[in-house]
Amino acid sequence: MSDNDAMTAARTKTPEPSAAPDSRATSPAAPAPGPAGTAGMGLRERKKLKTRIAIRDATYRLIREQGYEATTVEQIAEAAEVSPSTVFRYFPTKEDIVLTDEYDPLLEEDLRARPADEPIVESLRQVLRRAVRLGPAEEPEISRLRTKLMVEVPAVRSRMLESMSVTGRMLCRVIAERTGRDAGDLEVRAFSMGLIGALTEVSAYWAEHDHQDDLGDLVDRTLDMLSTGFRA
Amino acid sequence: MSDNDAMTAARTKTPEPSAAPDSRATSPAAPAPGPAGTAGMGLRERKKLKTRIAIRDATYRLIREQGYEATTVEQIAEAAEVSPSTVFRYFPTKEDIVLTDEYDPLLEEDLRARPADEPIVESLRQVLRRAVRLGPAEEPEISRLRTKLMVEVPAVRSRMLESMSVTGRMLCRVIAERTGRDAGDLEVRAFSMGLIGALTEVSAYWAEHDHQDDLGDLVDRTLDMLSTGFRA
DNA sequence: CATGAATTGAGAGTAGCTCTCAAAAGGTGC
DNA sequence: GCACCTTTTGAGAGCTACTCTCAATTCATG
Repeated sequence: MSDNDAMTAARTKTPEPSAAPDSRATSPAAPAPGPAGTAGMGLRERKKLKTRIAIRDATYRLIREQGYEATTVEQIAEAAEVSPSTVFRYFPTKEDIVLTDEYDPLLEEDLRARPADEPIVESLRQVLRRAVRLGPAEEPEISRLRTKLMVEVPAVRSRMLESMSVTGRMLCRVIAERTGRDAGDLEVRAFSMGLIGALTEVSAYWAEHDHQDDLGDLVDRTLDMLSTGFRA
Repeated sequence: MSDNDAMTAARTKTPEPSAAPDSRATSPAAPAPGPAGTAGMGLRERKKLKTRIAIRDATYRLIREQGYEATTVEQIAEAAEVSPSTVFRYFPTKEDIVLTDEYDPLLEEDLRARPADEPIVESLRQVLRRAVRLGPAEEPEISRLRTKLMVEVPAVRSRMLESMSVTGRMLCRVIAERTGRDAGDLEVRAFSMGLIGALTEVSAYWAEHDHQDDLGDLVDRTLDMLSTGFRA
């Protein structure tokens, strides 16, 4: 998912190979292949990647040390040893440095790999379970910092809706393909955003409770509720 | 709802009596009584109200004339005949001038008025249906401009998540009260945000299709889908 | 009408973000 | 290795949203 919801925990700062600078509003979900090494790409690309990672790492570090608002882009630039303008070339906004990731394509792939007759909620459960297990093993603090920022920093929280829409559209495509409906159908769209909304709230819940619960369990409970009824 | 979703159509620029300046982050949902005349309040309050309305009207007019981004706060201030600082005293951000409204309390009231054993989705349907019918009769262009801005202007879109959360929390309270659960329960929260997410998408759909569909119908279709299954 | 509180305007300052332009570095053909 | 073209970068100017402070004005109240 482009960056919200429960999946947040599965995120890593892993490189994004084809992540071109200036991936503006037009392409929020870059066509980035899965996390891979820096194998077989020009010096240029490798440098870009390094810069991107440097900026992100510097940002996380500074935010952890002094908080989000206290951290200016200038500081980030200095810490990453680039100019401020370069920072903006890599990330459209300061919030995006924290939020941007490229796991939607992966998720989409995983979802499509599930049997087509499986209820989408069940597919999501399986896919998310795996993601939750695998992801944060490497860098739990980053996922936690992220979800925490989502809850605490208004600017970050705001930007999240963007991510939600992107992920929502992805879900629309998958659902449309399975059901034979159009991805632009009202029902498909509303359904997808309903799911995303619920799952995003799970992340918020998790962060608000200081990440003490098991994220996988929370997701399970939520999906159970949604599939069994969604009524009150 | 604090300002998103299908309800948008029911919004009016109607005065907000107790709308104190500087209603910052702490109180997104001002304890504003329903739309009422300027009856029985001091000169001061009336003046504040007039200022608030003047700012909002000026904003809508300017945005309609030259678009959102092209409209600066200075222009708004000038058009409303106040100083820029005053604008910020009334609205924390530029986006809030467009988005802020105070109908959550009304909605909450309406929801509580429904029979407690009615499924929440059904209650919502009734309440929203009424709101959609009554609201836009007075000023349809404003609702439409709003939903359009939500879809088209990233900054506005972003800010919307704030509204969604507020409305979501309201829904949590209502549901909690009905079911005897806690308003902070994971299930209650996820359920509420799921609903809000779906309904917000309805607004987006409506706006993207140039408001050609009947909003009431769209809401109906969505709630039908959610109550009958929420499965795909 | 005098005192105190609320509201406002003016203005300076910060930071996010955009844009332009010239310098530097990577890639490619000879 | 060299010249040529493209990409990336840094420097810096500039805009605007937003914050904060302080003094002036306006309203409410005894």
